[in-house]
Formats: sequence, C-alpha cells, structure tokens
Amino acid sequence: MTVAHHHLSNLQASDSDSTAANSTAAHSTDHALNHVIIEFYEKLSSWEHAIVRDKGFSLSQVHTIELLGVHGAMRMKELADKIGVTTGTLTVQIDKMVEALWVVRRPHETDRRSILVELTDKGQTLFLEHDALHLQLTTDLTAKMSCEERVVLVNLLSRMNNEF
Amino acid sequence: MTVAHHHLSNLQASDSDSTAANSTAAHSTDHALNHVIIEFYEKLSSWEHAIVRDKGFSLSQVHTIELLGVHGAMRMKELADKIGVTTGTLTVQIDKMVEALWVVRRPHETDRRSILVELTDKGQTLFLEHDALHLQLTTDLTAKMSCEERVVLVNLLSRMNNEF
DNA sequence: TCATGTATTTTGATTTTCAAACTATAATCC
DNA sequence: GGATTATAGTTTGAAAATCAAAATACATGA
Repeated sequence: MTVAHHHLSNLQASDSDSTAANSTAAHSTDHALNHVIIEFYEKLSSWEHAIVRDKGFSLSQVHTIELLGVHGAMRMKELADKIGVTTGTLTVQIDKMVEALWVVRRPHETDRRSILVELTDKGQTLFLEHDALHLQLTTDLTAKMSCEERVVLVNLLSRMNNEF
Repeated sequence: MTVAHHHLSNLQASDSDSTAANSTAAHSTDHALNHVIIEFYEKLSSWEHAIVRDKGFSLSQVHTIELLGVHGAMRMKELADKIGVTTGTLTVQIDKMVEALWVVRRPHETDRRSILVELTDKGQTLFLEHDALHLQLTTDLTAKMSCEERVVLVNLLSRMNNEF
C-alpha cells in the first residue's frame, strides 16, 4: 500500500491582497477560508469535548442544553435534526435530562403530536455556566483584536449563519 | 417545577457602532460574538452529522480523516487529544480504519513508544471528497460576501485559530 | 371518511466509549 | 549506570449511546 504524503498544513491567510479582487484570487481565498473554518471547527470541537468531560456530561447533552438555551423551547423533531440524531435516540436522552431536572416536556399548543422541550431553572443555570466558559474562550481568542475587528467578525459570522 | 422562559435568540450583529470603541461596547460585542460563534459551531456540527450519516461513516472517523488530511501524519496520542477521546477508544477506531484501508500505522522515527497514523491514498481520496463538500458549503455561505470581506474573514479566523 | 404523512416512543441489537490493567519505551533522579 | 517515574499504545469487559424498525397517536388532504 502506497501512502499519501500530501497534506494541507500551514495554510496561512495573507491580508496583503485584499485589493486584488479578481476571480482567481477569490478562488484561492475560498480554499483558505474553507481550511480555517475546518480548523476552527475542529479546535472548538475538542475544546468542547474537554469541557464536557470535566463536568461529567455527554457532548450531546451539553449540545442540547446549548440549543435550548440559545433558541428557547423546541420540538423533539427540531432538536433531533439540529443535534443530528434520530428522534428515538433523543427520546432516551431527554428522558435522562428530565430525570436530572435539567429540562421538562410540555405539550405543543397547536399540534398535539408534538412535544416541546424546555430548560428548567436548573437547566438554565447550567446553560449560563457553560455559556460563561464559552464567553471566556471567545474573549481569550479575540484578545488581540481591536473592537472594530470584533464587530466585523460578528457581522461576517452572523451573515454566514443566516445562509445555512 | 418552575420553568425558565428566558432565552437568547435573535441576537443580531449591528455594524453601526464600529467607531464607538469604549469598553462597554466591547463587552456587548463579545457577547454577540460568543453567540454567533456558538450558533456557527452548532450549524456546522449538524451539517457534518448529516453529511456523515449519508456516507455511512461515523462522525469520529470523518473527524480523524479530516485531521490527518489537514495536519498530515500524527501520533495516536495527539490524534486522541484532538478528537477528544481516550487512546483506548482511538486504538479500536484506527483498527477499523486500517482494515478499511483508509489509514496505516508506521513507527515514529525517534520515539519507539509512539506510532504514527497517516492516510493511505484511498484515505487521501476520501479526505479530498469530504473537503470538496466543505468547500462547497464555504462557497455557499460566503456567496454574498465581497472578496475583501472573505479575505478579512480568513484573517480574523486564522488569528483566532492561532490563539487556541 | 379514508389514506397518507408526521411526531414521538419503545424495543432489541449494534456500535462507541470509557476506565483500568498491561506492555513497552523514555526521561529523570539518585 | 540503575532504579524510579512518566508516557504511548493496546487489550479487556462493562456501560452508554445510537440506530432501525415497529407501534401509537395525531394531522392533513383528497
């Protein structure tokens, strides 16, 4: 078996060509952007793993708390889609979280098939604690940025979020 | 059980205050930044889940291929830390991936305790296919951005990556 | 009304994961 | 150098997470 030696490390952004906006430059920027996004995702992912391990939760549980904390009450199906598991898996997961008093189930107002899951006060507290860790990370990661740069970053990231 | 109704949806970035760079403004920008990052992470995460399900891989396996594709050969320990699992877990995972001919193990040049894992040609091909999907997503997400904005985004994200 | 589609739960099997014990090598300290 | 301690990786057995498929209940539309 031959082995591939090619890899993509050390792709660094150059901010010197922001005026050369032809299509070739755009293409290479897309590649660079793709790889910094992947790297950012990977690093956030392993940071989250480490945090979660320390606290004794599972990654999915924290993800659930994060989603409910950020978006508010949600239907099982919605939540399952966002987390990326089947509803069957989510049912047993939510069972445990209900038992731990982090979330409650309540009926959907208009659709009697649906069930809304929402954080309890205890769950909300947990979310806020986790959110504070995230905020600390965010602050650390952007410590060397100017306020203007941070504002630009919020703008660009939220525009990406809206395109999903 | 009382239920918490507070949540944090609809936090949107405003790019109108980039000149008001006092400390209070910086603080609220950090909060906004934190939440767009969390949302971005969540959305990427469920996108990756969906992709992975379709292809019949596990999320961890794709993560491994992604890491090896981006960073090149790595020691088991390094890889386990980046993925966020124990080395015991990684051993069985890599066993399967070796069997599938996606990766090979080879001895570390200087440390005889260590083992390097690296992509085979087949694994490299898989990585490139997955990377192409990521690139397509990146392109879609930034379709409405100017070239300058994309360059700025690469710059800001890679600076965050360097602070991890 | 009846057929089809959607939301959730349950079940049993499979897969993933961990912690702990074990082997082998490296580094450190007398 | 030789003993001790630390690190890298594997194995093992048990616990946890996950899935697919079946079952139930409700919704939607012909």
